[in-house]
Amino acid sequence: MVKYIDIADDIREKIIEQTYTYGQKLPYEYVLCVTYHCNKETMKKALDILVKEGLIVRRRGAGTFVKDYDPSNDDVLKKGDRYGVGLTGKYQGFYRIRSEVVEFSVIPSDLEISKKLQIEEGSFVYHVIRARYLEEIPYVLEIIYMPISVIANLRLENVSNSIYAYIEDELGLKIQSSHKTITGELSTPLEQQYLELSEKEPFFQVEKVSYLSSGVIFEYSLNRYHYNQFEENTVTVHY
Amino acid sequence: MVKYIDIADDIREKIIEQTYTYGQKLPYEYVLCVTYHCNKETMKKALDILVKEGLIVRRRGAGTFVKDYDPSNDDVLKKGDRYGVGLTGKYQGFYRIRSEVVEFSVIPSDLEISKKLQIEEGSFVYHVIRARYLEEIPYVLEIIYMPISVIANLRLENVSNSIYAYIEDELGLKIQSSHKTITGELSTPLEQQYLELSEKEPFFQVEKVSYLSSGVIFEYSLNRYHYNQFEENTVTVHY
DNA sequence: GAGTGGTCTAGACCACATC
DNA sequence: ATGTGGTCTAGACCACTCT
Repeated sequence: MVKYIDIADDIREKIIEQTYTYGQKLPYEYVLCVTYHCNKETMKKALDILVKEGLIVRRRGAGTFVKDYDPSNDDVLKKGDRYGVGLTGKYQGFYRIRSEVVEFSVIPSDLEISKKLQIEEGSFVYHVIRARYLEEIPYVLEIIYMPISVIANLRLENVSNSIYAYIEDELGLKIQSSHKTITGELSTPLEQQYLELSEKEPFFQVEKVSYLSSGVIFEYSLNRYHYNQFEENTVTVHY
Repeated sequence: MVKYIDIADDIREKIIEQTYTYGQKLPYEYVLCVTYHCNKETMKKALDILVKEGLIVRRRGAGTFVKDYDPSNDDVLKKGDRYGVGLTGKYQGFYRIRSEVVEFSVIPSDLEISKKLQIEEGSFVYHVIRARYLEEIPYVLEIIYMPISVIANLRLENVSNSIYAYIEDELGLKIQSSHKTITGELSTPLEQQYLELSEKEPFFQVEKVSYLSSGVIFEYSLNRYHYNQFEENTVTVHY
């Protein structure tokens, strides 16, 4: 549908399957434009996606080069984790995952939650607590709030499997962006129980607010990770 | 110099000083284009910067809106922290910071460091260990490696103050991107000493590889934070 | 239907790297 | 000097939202 995304997908594929290998110079812009029948600006948009994913580096005056690419560390590349909600980095795709739904209810939002979700205080929201295990080792405790007005008819079945799949595939909604804050926090009995932490041990918390393409906030969540199970990769491109 | 950055800076300023306030609709694209004497694509580039910074949300068919903006949490906005190397989020700008240089030497790179910096094994690199304190409370322990071939004549004075200022202002080099990995690690005596951690307490590590605009890697660093002093903010825009 | 953003193009011109 | 990427423009056309 969108040309520059298709082009990026194609070139990413070539890097993964090592048609383009580490350190190699990519054909320069003009050649790529001819190959993909597109304009220079469109090509730049495509390549900028790969720059943000950390797969290539572009050097004005020199060329475009494939970056050091470690296939065991390819979380950006897994379609299943496009929103950074699944397993990240080193643990992805290799282990058996089990989810345990600790809580699934509808509650009126309190001040904090209504502020984060930008809804009226007291509006009803789904309240989900879910523990995830990796080969039976506790991995993450997820606390999720979603307005019932935005995500309709969420069922236990969806919560047990993938909430994101339900939102995208069944409701046909598109997810636009997520705003995350990662902090360290001291564990309380809740995390000690589900993450098998000792007293005084900290956990990683990822606080997240997620937007649909319509601009509506559909989720406020707190993902709490055992500190030795957590990994997050980011690329920052300065301007 | 670059028009879309200037425009983004100007609009960001207006959001910070609350000329545009929370929830408000910005003038639409055409009006902004006329105001700033620019083309639609240029305007989009400018606004996309603010989208990535989490300051605005754009909704096709509806308009562009100022997001919930908490002035106490404006780390994206501080010029001094453009590269995510200074203090982040809640602690920035309010406290007195002191740096203690624990180590400043030149060593031959070992296999791991040479791989990260993409230089030949054995090439000489600066080796810096720096402890930073916030109102005398240990905050972060920084372990930095930089090739002497890229960063020439680094002095203790630069290390005590800002290495980035030296690179940008004195050497006139431009920083292009940084690739970061956040993990939790168990502390060793080094971190226990400088971060005042107990045995068995973990620390939060940000491993970073940084590129110049020339595409050359100039830095491999490990920033080790006390877990209750750690905060990292990211905005992910899906496509 | 009117309002508003998103994508794409052709082509001009600029900035930086390498030789 | 030549190769290569980056920015900017004018204008066409498409996609989504609101009412």
